[in-house]
Amino acid sequence: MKQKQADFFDQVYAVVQCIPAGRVSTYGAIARALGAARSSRLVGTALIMAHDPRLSIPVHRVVNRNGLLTGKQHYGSPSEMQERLEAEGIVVLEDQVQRFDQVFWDPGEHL
DNA sequence: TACCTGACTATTT
DNA sequence: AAAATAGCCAGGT
Repeated sequence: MKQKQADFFDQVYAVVQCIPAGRVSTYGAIARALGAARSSRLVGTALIMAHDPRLSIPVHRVVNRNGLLTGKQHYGSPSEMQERLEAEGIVVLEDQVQRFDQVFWDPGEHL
């Protein structure tokens, strides 16, 4: 184990876990909240590694800036992400979060 | 070690 | 207005 200073991923996990149920956030918003506005892709990569159930990270609450469930293919089932979102009261139609403005949660505001 | 790929976003055509 | 291209950063091979 290398002693590394606060992995970018760990920071992403912390923010994602702060997303309240029934709300969603975006890769860019999270990246910006961490001070890495241009690392939006890394946020997505981090979520892939966040699949570990021991971390209990609600990765399904993270979508792209259009409210599109771009990462649904990375779940066990392509529909799992939508199912989980709908279970929290989020309306999803055709892989797209409805009323996105209302459910969007900006980590920067919560800081 | 180097190259390729990718759960993005913003810019330009 | 929609579609294509470029920039970005780090992981995986």
